[in-house]
Amino acid sequence: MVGESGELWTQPQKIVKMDNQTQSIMLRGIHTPTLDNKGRFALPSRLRPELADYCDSELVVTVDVDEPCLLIYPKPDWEIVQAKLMSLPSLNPQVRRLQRLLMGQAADLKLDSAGRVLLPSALRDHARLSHQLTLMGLGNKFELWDAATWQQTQDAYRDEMGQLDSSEVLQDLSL
Amino acid sequence: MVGESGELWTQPQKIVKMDNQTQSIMLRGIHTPTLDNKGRFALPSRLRPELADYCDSELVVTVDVDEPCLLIYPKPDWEIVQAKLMSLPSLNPQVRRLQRLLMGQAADLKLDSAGRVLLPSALRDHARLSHQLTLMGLGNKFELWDAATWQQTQDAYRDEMGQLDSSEVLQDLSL
DNA sequence: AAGTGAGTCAGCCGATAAGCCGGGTTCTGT
DNA sequence: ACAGAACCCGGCTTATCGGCTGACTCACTT
Repeated sequence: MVGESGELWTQPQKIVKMDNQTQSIMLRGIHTPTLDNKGRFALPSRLRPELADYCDSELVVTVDVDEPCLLIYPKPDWEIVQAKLMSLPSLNPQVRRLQRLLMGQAADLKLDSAGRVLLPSALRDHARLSHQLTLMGLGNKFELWDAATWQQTQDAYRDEMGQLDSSEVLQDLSL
Repeated sequence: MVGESGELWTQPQKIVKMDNQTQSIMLRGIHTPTLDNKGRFALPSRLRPELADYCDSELVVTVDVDEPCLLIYPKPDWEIVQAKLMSLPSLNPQVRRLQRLLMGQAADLKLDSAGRVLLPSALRDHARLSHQLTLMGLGNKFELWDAATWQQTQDAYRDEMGQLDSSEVLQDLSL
């Protein structure tokens, strides 16, 4: 258990200067923090300076629509997502549902002096977070899972792996 | 009940300066006020300064056409919606029906000194509001639900989630 | 004139958020 | 291998804030 907890965050964050105008953040790697009894958890300390720099330590958390996990965006990246969401035709029921879920549940987070953020209880419930968490960097966002849930999901993925390459989207992908 | 009530409003409002001309408000997050026995409820206190600034605390409420909930717009945003509505071809029966519903039921709201608004009883009936409410920020408007109704609706959403990606509008959406 | 409905004001209660600190563990560098 | 430092976690503390309620007043209506 020791090997699994602690500092598995093998990937330092990376702020990439795209061109002389744009900055963008590229998150990756995994980290396993714990949720304290007030619903807070600490972000990896190596990320903190970068986040302070990139988004003034301001994040936005919302639910994921089809998995019991939370999505955590640096604020600038969230703004982009939100703009996309709001530009969709709002008379479409599916669109409205998506907007309700994502925007309605969105919450601002600010790192405190100890590098922690406080998760609203409704979001903790959605992701069924208990004590051990799994935080994954996925490009412009984090995904936050309950550790046990993520473990199960990961196992399930492995079982389905054989059928994965049947999807057409992946046919042309070369890694 | 304790964990669900109280200050779930984690989102401060946001007035975004679009360019040097336009201002726009971007509402998000969830809040759970109560309806008092006079049919009033309080808006989240963090929003009040911004609303005072943005629309002189003037809102417009109307019904939603396909859900038992109410739509609450800051006045400037309502003006836009109204203009769009009136520019539609009014010979079309569907258009006329939409105009009747939305414009006919619209009512002006003004925050009182305690940051509350009084809902017309006809609108309270439409949304079947009892005591516990759910107020969601959705970009340029709020949606106001009876808390129990919203809970049911949300649960239903979660069950239907598997069909979500079948919609073409959402195919190209990358979050 | 009385009653109803709306606006104002004030106080209470509860919840939450932020700060602080101490202990234990891990990691790093020498 | 050892020492130092950093960091993570958890508990406690306080204080601030916001929401709710109830009472009072005013205006309008019937």
